[in-house]
Formats: sequence, C-alpha cells, structure tokens
Amino acid sequence: MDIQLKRGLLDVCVLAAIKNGDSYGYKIIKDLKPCIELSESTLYTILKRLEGAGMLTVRSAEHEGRLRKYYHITPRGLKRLEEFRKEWKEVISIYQFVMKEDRYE
Amino acid sequence: MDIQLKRGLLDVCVLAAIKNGDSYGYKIIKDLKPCIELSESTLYTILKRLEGAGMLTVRSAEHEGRLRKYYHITPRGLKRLEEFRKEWKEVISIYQFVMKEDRYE
DNA sequence: TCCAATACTTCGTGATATGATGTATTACAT
DNA sequence: ATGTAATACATCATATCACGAAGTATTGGA
Repeated sequence: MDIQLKRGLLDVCVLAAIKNGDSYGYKIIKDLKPCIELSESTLYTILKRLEGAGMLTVRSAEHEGRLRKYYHITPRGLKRLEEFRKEWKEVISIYQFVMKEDRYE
Repeated sequence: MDIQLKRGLLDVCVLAAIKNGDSYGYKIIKDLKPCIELSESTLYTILKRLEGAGMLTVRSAEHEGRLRKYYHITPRGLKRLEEFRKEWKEVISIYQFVMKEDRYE
C-alpha cells in the first residue's frame, strides 16, 4: 500500500486500537496487523506524537517481570476520531473525482 | 483537512485532473479547487515528481504571449490510477476498522 | 497608472515513516 | 545447558514531502 496514503490513516488506526480498552505497543501492532502493518519504530513515534498532542495518556505497569506501557485514549483522542469521520466525507468526494469517467471497473 | 490524509490523495488528484485531456498548472489548481485545495508550490513539486516517475510528460507551448506547460498523462500514470483503485479497497477496510463499534453516527 | 489575474520557479522548513540498531526478559525447543 | 524466537521498548539517521514565502513576467481591465 502506498506510503503516503498510509500516512493519514496510521494515527487514527492507533487511536482506534486503544479506544475500546487500554493496550500496549506490541499488542497494538499485532491487533493492527490484519488491517495495516507498521513497524515498532513507526508505532512508538506515533504513540509519542499522540501523547504530545494530548490524545492519549501513558501508564507503566509490570507484567510478568517485563515492563509494559499501557496507552489510554483521552477525550481529545476520541474527538480526533470524530473529526476523522467528518473528514471522511471529503475523502469520499475526492475519490469520486479521481475515479470519475473511468471505463474500467 | 488533515495534511497527512491529503498526502496520499494529491498525486492521484493531479493525475485525474489530466487524464481526460492535457492541462497546465494554473488550470489544474482551479479545476481541483472544488475538490481539494493546493498551492502552486505544492502542485509544481508534484508535477515534477510525477514527471520523474514517468507518469506524465510535459510540452511547452505559447498561449497569448505567455508560456504554458501542458501536462500529458502516460500509460504509467493511468496504471497508477488503477493501482489507486485497488488500494482503495484496503483503505475502506481500514476505515471500517477505525469506525468499528462506534456509538455516534 | 495601478492592480488583479495568469503562469511558472526556487528555496527553506517542519513533519514524518521507516530501517537499523540496541537493551532486556521469558519461553520453548534442541 | 544452549540457543533462538517472541515479547517489549527506545533511539538515531535518512529520505520524502506539503507548503509558505518570495520572485519573475505578461495580459487586461479599472
């Protein structure tokens, strides 16, 4: 899948991965795998960015001797998802423009 | 509209703007305006990139004393649009993942 | 005479996805 | 006992890219 197209979706995918319950890095990657693939370096960059933007909070917890950082979505993160839903209408109209008057299908 | 989301759409929008007939920079911007807004610097960057990728060709022509560069889509450019159509299915499934189990609508 | 519109160009900047690399532990197979 | 895959997180350098700013030049109307 085209990287540029992916860019606009990654943030909301990560938010979606935690919106119905806290999760941690490694699990997020596995949960998203069937939907969209991303590397660890990419994910942790995104998590940090989302934290900086106040869209999620982090809490460290030990799990079987290993450190885990659980990510929790904030109201602002939920708002971002709502905005995405609104933006989607624009995206659809752009798609229709791009595909307009195509012979193949 | 979110810049990142826009990124994956700009290239195909520009290709779509010339697929049914050659066009030139200033006109492309005006044609795309109702659909998606982009500045001149952005467009010319994209046009150069698409040319470098062999997705379009350029031809200079004089029009009422002013220079115009007409852009023409190539088979490779058309192929890119076909690929976009295929990628779209993935995008839709990502959207559904993101919006899954949402109360508001 | 002046300004808006047309038309293209270059430069610098900030954002960002990703590979490479590193650290550390657990669990399982050889 | 030894090795290796899986779990889990972190950092750095790099390449790509959208965009604002600023510039050049012409046409046409107020």
